[in-house]
Amino acid sequence: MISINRYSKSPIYEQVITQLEKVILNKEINTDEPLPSIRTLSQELSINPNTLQKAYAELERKGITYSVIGNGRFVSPNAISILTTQKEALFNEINTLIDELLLSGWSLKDIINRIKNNFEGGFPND
Amino acid sequence: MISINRYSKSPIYEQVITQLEKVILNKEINTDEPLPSIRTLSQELSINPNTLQKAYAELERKGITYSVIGNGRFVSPNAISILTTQKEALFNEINTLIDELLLSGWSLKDIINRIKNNFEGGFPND
Amino acid sequence: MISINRYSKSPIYEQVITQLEKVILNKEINTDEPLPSIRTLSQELSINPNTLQKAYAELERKGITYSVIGNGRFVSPNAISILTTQKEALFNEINTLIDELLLSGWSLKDIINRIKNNFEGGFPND
Amino acid sequence: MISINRYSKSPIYEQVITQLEKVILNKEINTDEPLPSIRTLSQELSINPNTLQKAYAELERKGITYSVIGNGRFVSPNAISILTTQKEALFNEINTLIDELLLSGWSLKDIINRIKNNFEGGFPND
DNA sequence: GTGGTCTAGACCACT
DNA sequence: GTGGTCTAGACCACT
Repeated sequence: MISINRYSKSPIYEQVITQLEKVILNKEINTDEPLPSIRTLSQELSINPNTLQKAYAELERKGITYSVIGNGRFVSPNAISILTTQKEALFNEINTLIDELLLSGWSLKDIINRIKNNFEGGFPND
Repeated sequence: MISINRYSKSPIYEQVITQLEKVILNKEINTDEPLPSIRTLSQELSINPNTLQKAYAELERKGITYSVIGNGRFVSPNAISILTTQKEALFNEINTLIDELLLSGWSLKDIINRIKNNFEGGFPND
Repeated sequence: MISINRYSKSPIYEQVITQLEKVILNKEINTDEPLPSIRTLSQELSINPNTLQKAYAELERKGITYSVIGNGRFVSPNAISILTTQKEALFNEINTLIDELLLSGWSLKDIINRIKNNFEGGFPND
Repeated sequence: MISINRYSKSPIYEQVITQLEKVILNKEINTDEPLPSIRTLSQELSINPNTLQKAYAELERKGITYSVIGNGRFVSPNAISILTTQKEALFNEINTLIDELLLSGWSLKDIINRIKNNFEGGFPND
């Protein structure tokens, strides 16, 4: 369900957050269904429970999950909506930046070509 | 050389900055050549000299121009390099945001299609 | 500047957050001035650096501070505004709850008397 | 016994619930005594029987009333106790919020003054 | 069993 | 020196 890249530049807890969000968006875990427990998942991934706790706390802070002490952690009813909004915000930021490039004389075609060159044929962030 | 859109959401002095930067990048004014004087350009564009002063001060702060008291304002030798670096920074920000979308399961093709749809057929930011 | 109550029901990191917010609101540390470093303050208060890191990370997430790696942590320019907004939100919640009591027949006077009785002559939360 | 404000922000069925709860707390209808029938009350208040049905169903769900098929709806023996507990919960929430304000440096006196100012001289929520 | 907090201590990147 | 991340392991409250 989740795989950690220990050589990645992005910290383990962020990898966990991103991947669990993907799992939830793909409805592999549905509303009010439990996430794997901290102890179980930390053993499975061979990472420290504290690292996982940090990732889980962030999902909770965002409202994507809720926890019941003594029972476990569950997907919030509005998790999908929160995650979708989050993605829209990313696109808005991208559009604002592209606007600036357009105003300074770049064409949309050239901008997209630069983006494509940057991502095709490499894993820039890992 | 420059045109002001009085209905745009972005302030006039920013429009002036963006367009003068474009003029310099396009080498319509070369290194050590003078920019139009504040008095001349403010009359030409029918804008307040103070607004133009604000734009020119920002270009100077960035190191894109330099001024000689009693003589005018000129394009810096390293103006092109500064402007290019500035554009690179924009692309870096865009790439970071696209990275996040890729990590959350979007394909590069889908991301580019959403961007294209957003910009083709309108001027979303004005 | 800060004092920890180890017998309080509220966790240490929350006590630190609340008290640093108070310090910032009182302008004992001003905009762009540094907070005590994690190592220094953790020794001074005899708490673990990780506990303090958790408190500091929350202040950063709220936008109240910003950190420069290798240099320290500083009060954000808009810290006061964020903290004030935060307090307004608390009053809004209180008002909504009091509305419900008013609708169910309580008088404002009785409600305030109950609140007073609750807080005068005791430290209910410690 | 009950009056509906059609210009209030809160929905009609909630107004009915709140006011019937008040009626019960004030012992205008005692334990095991009948509430007005849906048909009668809906005509009296000129509201849709379905709206009233929704309010009555909620009172039943909370255990404040019980219904005898073919006979009507009656006040539960433990209605007063349920309603009192419900009010206590509101006070607990208010107290928790006030605790946060006290911890951040507000005095109880100032908090109460802000509350008073908010409610005296207007009906802020209607 | 579950999650939440805290300590002790290591190592990294950055100035 | 600074902050950021991670491990190992303890103890608590709650079911």
